[in-house]
Amino acid sequence: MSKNEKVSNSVIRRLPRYYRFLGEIMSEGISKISSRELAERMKVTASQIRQDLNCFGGFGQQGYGYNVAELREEIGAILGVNGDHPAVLIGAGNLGRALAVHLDYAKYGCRLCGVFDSSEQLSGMKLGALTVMPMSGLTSFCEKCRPVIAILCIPKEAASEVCEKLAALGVKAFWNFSHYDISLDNIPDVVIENVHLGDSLMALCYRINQSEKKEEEKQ
Amino acid sequence: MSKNEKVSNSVIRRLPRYYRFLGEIMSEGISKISSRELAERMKVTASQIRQDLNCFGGFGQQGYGYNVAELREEIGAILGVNGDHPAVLIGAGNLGRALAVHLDYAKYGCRLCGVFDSSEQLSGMKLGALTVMPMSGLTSFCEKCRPVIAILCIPKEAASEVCEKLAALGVKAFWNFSHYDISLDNIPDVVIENVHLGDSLMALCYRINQSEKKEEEKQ
DNA sequence: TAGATTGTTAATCGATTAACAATC
DNA sequence: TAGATTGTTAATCGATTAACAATC
Repeated sequence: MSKNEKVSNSVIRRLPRYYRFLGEIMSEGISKISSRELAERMKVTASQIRQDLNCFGGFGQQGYGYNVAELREEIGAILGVNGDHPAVLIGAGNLGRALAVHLDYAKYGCRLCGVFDSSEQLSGMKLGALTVMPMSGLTSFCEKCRPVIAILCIPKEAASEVCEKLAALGVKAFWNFSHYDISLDNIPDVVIENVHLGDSLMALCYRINQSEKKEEEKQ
Repeated sequence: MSKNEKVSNSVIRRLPRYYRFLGEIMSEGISKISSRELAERMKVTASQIRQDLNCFGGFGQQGYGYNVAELREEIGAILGVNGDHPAVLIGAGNLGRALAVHLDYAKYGCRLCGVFDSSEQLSGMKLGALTVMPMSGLTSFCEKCRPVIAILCIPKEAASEVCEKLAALGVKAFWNFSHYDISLDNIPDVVIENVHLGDSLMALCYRINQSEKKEEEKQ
């Protein structure tokens, strides 16, 4: 199914979007789509779609197009949405609590199985089916549940230390919401996804300013 | 200060990261840095840093490097962190409430001045200094406060409609957390930043799977 | 079969990196 | 002045788009 060459990051970043759009299209009752039609919806080029898909195999049929459900399934398999990666969330502040209850982890091939916070006050708080635990229990929890993913919703001051500890406990992936770029070059094969909401908002503001400038120039 | 050519998206996306790192470096009491030193910390090339900065002007001094505080200030000005864009948040679910209280909007040149939710039950709920308002009050609120930014934390089914309405009420920018790619091609000069947490998690899972595959091959 | 659309190769475009002259 | 490091041009690399032969 998959070819040998390394798939570029740009392609990987687009896969979830394909997956989402195909879900939408499927739910509209459409069973077949051409790269041209899909491209139009997604506002990309048909060439790009065909190139991207062919990193993983030929999922289409010449003269026909792509079977929507089948293609979605294939992309889902590539992304691993049918997986069951145990995840632990560290930091039950506002954002942490929201991420604990707001996201349907199963949909993305994950399972949230523990929430921790350094504040004693939050210990015992219910978050859906889970209960916030004190950091003192983290080691034994990791030994028992073997989380692959850690979701970090902690202040940037704590990020580096918590991260090192979790990596030592066998965590292989970090979904990092702390305002800090974690990087563990000393530990191999750890994958890190830094989500910087502040960066995202600043980039939006930059574009607002540019757009406003353009408006002014017009007048 | 700024040159004429359009700055590429790649560069813009990197600016907030420079801004963050320079903040860190400044708080360490370091007043001067060379592109080489900064590059080392940020794990990018010195060339890239110099290229990026020179999209906006020459902020360094040959033979010396960059003044940390000054460069940070300059990048902040480019990003518009000293601005005061009024923002409205729609959808006071878990994620919406977290974004309302968790983020320091002033730090990014914004000011959150209203929170709305379609559920009557949430109306009146206190979120820091703000109170959740019912959607019926949105129009008059927008006419009074003229929000430039809308933060969307609503289900994907509602996204398109709410978005159209807000655009008609003069909103110029959307920070979109709904699981839906909004696009308003009929309305010009609207800027959109889609934040797809699910996409981010899926991309992370893809990389976990690849890393696991590699591990297995080793054995 | 004829028409459509893929999979894939080739051409183009843009972004990154390297090199170096300018200059502090 | 000599050394360091920028700003900027040139070279390289990678990603996107276009084109088309393969084929359903």
